[in-house]
Amino acid sequence: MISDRTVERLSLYRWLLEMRVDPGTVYLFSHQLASMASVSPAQLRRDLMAIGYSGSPSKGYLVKDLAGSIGAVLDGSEPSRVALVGMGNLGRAIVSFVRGRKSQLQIVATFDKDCRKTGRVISGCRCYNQDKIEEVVEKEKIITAVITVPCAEAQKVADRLVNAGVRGILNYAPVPLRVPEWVYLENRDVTAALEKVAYFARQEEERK
Amino acid sequence: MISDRTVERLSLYRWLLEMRVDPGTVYLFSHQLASMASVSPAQLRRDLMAIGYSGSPSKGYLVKDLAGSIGAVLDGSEPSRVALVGMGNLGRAIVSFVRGRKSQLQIVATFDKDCRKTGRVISGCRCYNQDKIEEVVEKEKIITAVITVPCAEAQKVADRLVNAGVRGILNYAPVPLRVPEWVYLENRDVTAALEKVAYFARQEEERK
DNA sequence: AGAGTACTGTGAAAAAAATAACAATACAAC
DNA sequence: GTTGTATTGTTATTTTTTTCACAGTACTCT
Ligand SMILES: NC(=O)c1ccc[n+]([C@@H]2O[C@H](COP(=O)([O-])OP(=O)(O)OC[C@H]3O[C@@H](n4cnc5c(N)ncnc54)[C@H](O)[C@@H]3O)[C@@H](O)[C@H]2O)c1
Ligand SMILES: NC(=O)c1ccc[n+]([C@@H]2O[C@H](COP(=O)([O-])OP(=O)(O)OC[C@H]3O[C@@H](n4cnc5c(N)ncnc54)[C@H](O)[C@@H]3O)[C@@H](O)[C@H]2O)c1
Repeated sequence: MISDRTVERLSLYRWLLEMRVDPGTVYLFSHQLASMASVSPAQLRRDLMAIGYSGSPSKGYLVKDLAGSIGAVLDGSEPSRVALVGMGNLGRAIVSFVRGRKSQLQIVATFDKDCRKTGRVISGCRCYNQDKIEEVVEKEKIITAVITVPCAEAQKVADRLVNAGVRGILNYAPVPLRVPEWVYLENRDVTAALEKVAYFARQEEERK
Repeated sequence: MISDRTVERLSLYRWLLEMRVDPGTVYLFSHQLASMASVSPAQLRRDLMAIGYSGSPSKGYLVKDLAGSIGAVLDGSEPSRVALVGMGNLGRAIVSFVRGRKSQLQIVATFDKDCRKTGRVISGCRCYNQDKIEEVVEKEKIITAVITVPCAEAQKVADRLVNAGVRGILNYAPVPLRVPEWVYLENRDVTAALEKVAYFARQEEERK
């Protein structure tokens, strides 16, 4: 089993390989890619070890090949099908962002409870009424979801998603959700992140 | 020096204490707060040790007092003044969210390069033209910033912010920024987060 | 072809983080 | 008062993550 941290870095490596490496560059050394990703060369090599990828001691890593190998691990056999619940400001921003990005991820369904949003296609994606969550998630075999509803609704939505078969949730509501241990949960609380950054900024300022 | 992880959890504890604890509750045991935060009681106690807070062995922690003590560490003496650059979909969502939230954080200035946005007050916050970054950041003594501009602009914006005196950056552009080691940087790449969640969701699905 | 070079892959070591364990303590019940 | 109980603060242990270090290797240069 590959660790949390490693998976996140692998995703970054792939993006760098696909988007930030000059197309003419065929090979890359660990220290070059590591430097782009702001990690140590040893860290990079160990991460690649986790996916069983080997480069050449004299040439380094074959750019396209490595990107492909990371993809094989991260994406599995077919593209991941994702649902997003809560088409407010944040939800719409995420949907349009993910769609515009070269990626194996597909947001195949979105949900809202506001009738002005449902039934329409927003940011290129069908928006269903939230009472269709179970039906659509099951039919579309969705196992990954993003939650961008207000705080008060988040737990209810999470419960329904889990019940419908979702196994991974990316939660943007600033409330720590409760899910069964067999559901992978990632919380992205802006407040906590900002407070953390503000705290360390102050530390740096004082240390001057 | 308090660790990264601990600071983030402290922020969560405070929020729970202020928003999720019944106002009538005066004392709380470590296992109760730990359970709300989905961490182990030992973890919670260790985190509180980091800020030198002590409870009573028989009564637990004094809710208001603990929240205040965490605040004293996280917020310092006065509220943190924050700038946000890039008033697009995401930027506006974050500004309105942070303003609506009880918090010591103040977004005191926003910037954009689009003239339709600058000069106006958006989501309750003055939006300046981006060429005013240095001037405003210095004058307002801002040391914390959020970046929500497109990928291609992020590094340029970061450089200017750092130059103007910023010491902590929360970056939402999906590109790993380069900053001096004395600037605290937190990257919040949606793609990496989603790919990670999708990966572990698949693992759980297969493990069934 | 042989020496030299600069890299990789990985075991070993170190550092960091989380968990467990437990003595010390404050209260409750009797 | 004494006994019992449940919790804290903190030390010790375990686990996880990162870094170090170096043998092994494929290439270059002479
Ligand atoms: N804007 C940010 O960057 C940001 C940051 C952190 C957290 N958040 C959180 O993300 C969430 C959304 O933020 P926003 O700014 O987009 O708010 P928003 O009010 O614009 O959007 C919320 C959307 O969810 C829909 N909704 C409400 N209940 C629902 C339900 N039960 N099922 C389906 N849809 C439902 C609403 O109709 C609305 O469209 C909030 O919890 C907010 O705290 C936002
Ligand atoms: N929407 C999301 O949740 C999400 C997720 C991940 C990443 N992002 C990233 O966040 C960024 C913003 O996303 P968005 O959806 O809000 O895009 P957007 O295009 O709506 O907003 C970008 C804003 O930045 C402004 N801008 C551009 N260059 C600037 C400069 N040099 N100085 C100041 N302002 C400038 C633009 O005028 C625009 O208002 C992008 O990098 C995107 O990839 C967004």
